[in-house]
Amino acid sequence: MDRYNFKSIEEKWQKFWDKNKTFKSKKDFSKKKFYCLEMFPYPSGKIHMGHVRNYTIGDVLARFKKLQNFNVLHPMGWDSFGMPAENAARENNLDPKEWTEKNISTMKTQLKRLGLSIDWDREISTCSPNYYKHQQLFFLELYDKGLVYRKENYVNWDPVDQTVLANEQVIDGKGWRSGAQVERKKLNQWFFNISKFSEQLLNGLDNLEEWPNKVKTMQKNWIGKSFGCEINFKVEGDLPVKNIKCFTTRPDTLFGFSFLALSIDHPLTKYFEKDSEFQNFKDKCSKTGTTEESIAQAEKIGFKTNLQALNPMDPKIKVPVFFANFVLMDYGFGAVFGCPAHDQRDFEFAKKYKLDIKTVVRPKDRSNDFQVKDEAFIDDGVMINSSFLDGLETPGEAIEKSIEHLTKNNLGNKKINFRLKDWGISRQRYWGCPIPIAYNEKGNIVKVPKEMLPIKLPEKINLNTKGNPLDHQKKWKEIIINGEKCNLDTDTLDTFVDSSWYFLRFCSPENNEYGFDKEDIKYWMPVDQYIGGVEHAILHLLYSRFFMQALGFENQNFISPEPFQGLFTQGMVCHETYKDENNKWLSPDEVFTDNGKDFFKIKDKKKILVGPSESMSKSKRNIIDPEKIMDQFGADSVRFFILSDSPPEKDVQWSDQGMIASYKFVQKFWLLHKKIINEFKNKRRRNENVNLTIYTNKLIEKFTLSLEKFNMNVLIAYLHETYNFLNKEINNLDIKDLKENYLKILILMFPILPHLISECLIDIKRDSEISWPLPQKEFLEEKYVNIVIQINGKKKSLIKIEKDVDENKLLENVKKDKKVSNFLEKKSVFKHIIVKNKLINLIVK
RNA sequence: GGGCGAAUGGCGGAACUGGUAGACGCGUUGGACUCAAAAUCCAAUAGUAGCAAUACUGUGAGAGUUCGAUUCUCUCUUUGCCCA
Repeated sequence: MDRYNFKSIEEKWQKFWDKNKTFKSKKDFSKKKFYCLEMFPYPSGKIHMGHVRNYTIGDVLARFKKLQNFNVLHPMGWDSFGMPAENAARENNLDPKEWTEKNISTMKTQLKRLGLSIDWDREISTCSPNYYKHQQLFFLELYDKGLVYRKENYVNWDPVDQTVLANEQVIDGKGWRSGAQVERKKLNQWFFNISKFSEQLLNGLDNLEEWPNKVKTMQKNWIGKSFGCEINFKVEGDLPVKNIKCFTTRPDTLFGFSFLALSIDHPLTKYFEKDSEFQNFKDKCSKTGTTEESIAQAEKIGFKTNLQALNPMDPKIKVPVFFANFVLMDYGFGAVFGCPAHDQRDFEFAKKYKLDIKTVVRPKDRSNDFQVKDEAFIDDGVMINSSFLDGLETPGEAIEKSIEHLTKNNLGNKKINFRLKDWGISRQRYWGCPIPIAYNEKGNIVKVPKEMLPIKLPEKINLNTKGNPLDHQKKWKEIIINGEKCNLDTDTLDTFVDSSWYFLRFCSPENNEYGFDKEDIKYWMPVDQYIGGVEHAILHLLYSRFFMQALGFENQNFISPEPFQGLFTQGMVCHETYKDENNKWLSPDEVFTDNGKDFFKIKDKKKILVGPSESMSKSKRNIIDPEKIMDQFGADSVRFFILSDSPPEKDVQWSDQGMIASYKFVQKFWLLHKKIINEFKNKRRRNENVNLTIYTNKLIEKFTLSLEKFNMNVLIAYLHETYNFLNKEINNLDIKDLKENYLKILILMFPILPHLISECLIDIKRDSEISWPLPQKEFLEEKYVNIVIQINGKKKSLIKIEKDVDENKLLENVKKDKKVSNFLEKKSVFKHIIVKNKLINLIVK
C-alpha cells in the first residue's frame, strides 16, 4: 500500500484552493457572518513557531465555522512599518521597502504552505501608500474633531534608537526594543486624546464577555480609575503664588501632612529658571526616565523652595514646599502632599530631608500610641491624632468624612482621576506613516488637504544620518498648500496606529475613497474571534478600542465601538536552551542526545549545559524553523502537533518526539483510510454489538463542545481515540454503519488536517457539499448504563443495568453484586443516595 | 508591595453544572516480526503490599462544608504573569 505522500498532496490542494479561490468571502446577508482574525505579523523575515501556533488555532476555527455554514471572513496582512526594517536597511545598506517586500513574499509563501484558509485577495500591508493614505485621512478627521493635538512634552527618549517611546514601550526603565536606558527629553509631539475616552474604555470592558478576565483586569489597571480629592493648598512665601492645586486619593491622612512636593515640570518652575542650584537639580532628575516604575526605583531627591503650604485641616500648621523627582506632571496636577507615616515614598523623602513623620493611622490591633518607625504603615487601619477623624476606619469612612469636610469648607472637592495618559504618536523615524501636517513660514500648523493625500514616503534615501532621516529630505519637506510655502512634519506615526484599524480595512480592502465602507463594516464587524499573543493585552488592544471610539465620536453612523467581540490569547512556544563550555548559546540543530538527558555538541562531542525551556527566541537560539519541519513532516503534521501537547492558552513545549508522533498519526490514518475504503466494497453484515453510530454521535457532541471552548489539545486526543477505535474494530463493523458515520468523522478532522482529509474525501462519493455534522440525540444514549456503586462515598463496584431502572430494582441488583455483598456482610445500610443513571452511594454503619 | 492565575503519574496533560481521578500522547518495560537493527504491531505502566483475586493510600500542605471534593470555602507553601 502507498505511503501518504504529504509533499505532492499538500501542494496539490494548496494549488487547488488558490485556483478556485476557495476562501474568498463576499458580503452575503442571507448568511450569518463570522469574522475570524489573527493578529497580523510583522514581516521580519521568516515565520516562526509562534506564528504557526497562532494561525493554526485561527485556521481550525475558521474552517470549523465555514463547515457550520457561516460566511467566514479570514484575512491576512502585514504590519509592515517599523524599526527592524529601518535598522536592517541601515546595517546592510538596503532599502527598507525592498527588504520588507522580500520578507512579505517569503512569509506569504510559508503561510500558504501551512494550508491556511485565508482570503488572500484581501491582503493588506500597512507600509503601502494605499493603506496609509486612509490613515492620514483619519488623522485629519481626528484633528478636526479635536482628538489629535500637539504639545511640548517631556518624553521617554531612547538614545540608541534615537526615538521617542510611549510609556508602554519602556520596560524596567529601558527601551523595549533597544534595551537602552531611557532619558527625559522635551519635544514637540502629536498626541491622540485617548484619555478623553477613559470612562468609555473602562466601562466597555464590562460588556466584553468573551474576553479573558486576565486581559480585562490588565486594561482596567492600566486605565487606573481612582477616586480622590482635589485640594487647593494655600501657600505663603516670597513668590506671587497664593494656591497650589493637588490631587490625592488619601485625604484622610491630611493630619500627617509634612511637605508638599511638586513635579519638576510644574508651572512654578518658571520662578526658578535662573537659579543654578535648581538647574543642577533638574539635570539630575532628567537622568531618570518618565515612567512610574523608573521613578519609583530612583533615589528620591528634592529641591526645597522657600514657600510654605498651609494644612487645610489646620492652617496654623505650615510645611515646606519641595520640587521632587518622584512627582509626575501627568498625574493629578503635578503636585502631591506628603504624608511620610503612611506612604513609603514620602517616608524615604522625609527621612532624607529630616521632615516630620506624624502617625495618623494605626493597625486595627494596636493601641492609639502606635508610632511609625522604620517604614511607613500603609495597610488599612484606624485613624488617630486626626481630630474629628479619630476612631474612623480607613480607607473607607475616613476618606469619605475628610472629603465631606473639605468640600463643606471650600478647601477641596471630590474628583475622579485616571492613570491613562494621552498617547504620544510622533516618532523620529523614517519607516512609518508620514503625518499629514505641514508648517508655514510662521510655524503655524497647516493641514495637508485631502486631495493631496497620500503624503508618500520618499524612496531610496540615505538613512545613515543622525537623528530623524526625513529631516534631511529638503525637497520632500517642501510643499505648497493653498499657494503657501510650507514644510511637512518630519516625524512618522507610531506603528501602533497602523494596527489600530487594520481590522476595518479588511472589510473593504479595495475602497479607494475611504479606509472602509460603511455597509461592509456594518456586516462584518465586530471581529467575532480575535486571536493573538497576550503581550498585546494592553497596548494594541486598548489602542484599537480607542480608535473605534474616536471614529465613532460625533459620528452617529458609525458602528458600536468595540472592535473585538471574542478574544483568545494563546501561549508561547518554548524549547530547552543549550550552552557550550564557553557560555555560548547553541541551536537545537547543533546538539544531540542518546538518552534524552545528556546532551553533546555534534561538532566536537563535548558535553553541553541544558538550560530551562523558554520561549523561542533568536537571541537564545532555541528556535525550531517551521520551514524545515514542514519539509520533513508536512503541514498537516505540524498543525496536528502544535495543537496537541498543551491547551492553546498555555505555553507549549516543543518536542521532537511529539512532532514525530504527529507525523506517524497522519501516516497511520492514511493506511486506515485505505483499509476502510476497501471495506466499503464488502457487503457482509458484521457484529452488531459494535455500534459506530453511537460512538460517532458521542464524538460529534464532545468534539464540537471542545472546539468551541478552544480545547484543541483535547480534540487531538479524541482523534487518537477514534483512530484506535476504528483500527481495533474495523473487522467487526457493520458496513452500513461504517458508511454512514465515516464521512462525519472525516469532517470533524478536516479543520485540523485539511490536506489529508481533502484527499480522503475524494475516495468517498458524495453528492453535496460537506457540512459540520450535528449529533443525533437518539443515538447519544445507550439502553444500558454503568452505575457506580459507592459505599460511604468510596467507589467499590460498577454494574451495568438498563437505563432509567426503578429504585427497588436497582437496589436489588446492587445488593447482588459480589463486592458489595462481601462488604455488607457484617454491616447494615441505613441510607442511600442515587444519582440517576450514574451512581448509587450506600451509607453503611 | 498590589492584582490575577496555576499546582494532578517519569513527562505534556484529561476529567460536563461536586458523582468511576489519571482520557489521549510521550517516555519506559516486556513480547512478536528480523540474521541484526530501524520501522511496525501486541501487552503492561500512579504508589504500596501480594503469585493472584484483591486491599489500602493518592490530585502542593493543612483544615472546613457535603452522603460524596481535583472541582466549593478558609489558611499556608511554591510558582507563573501583569502592574508597581
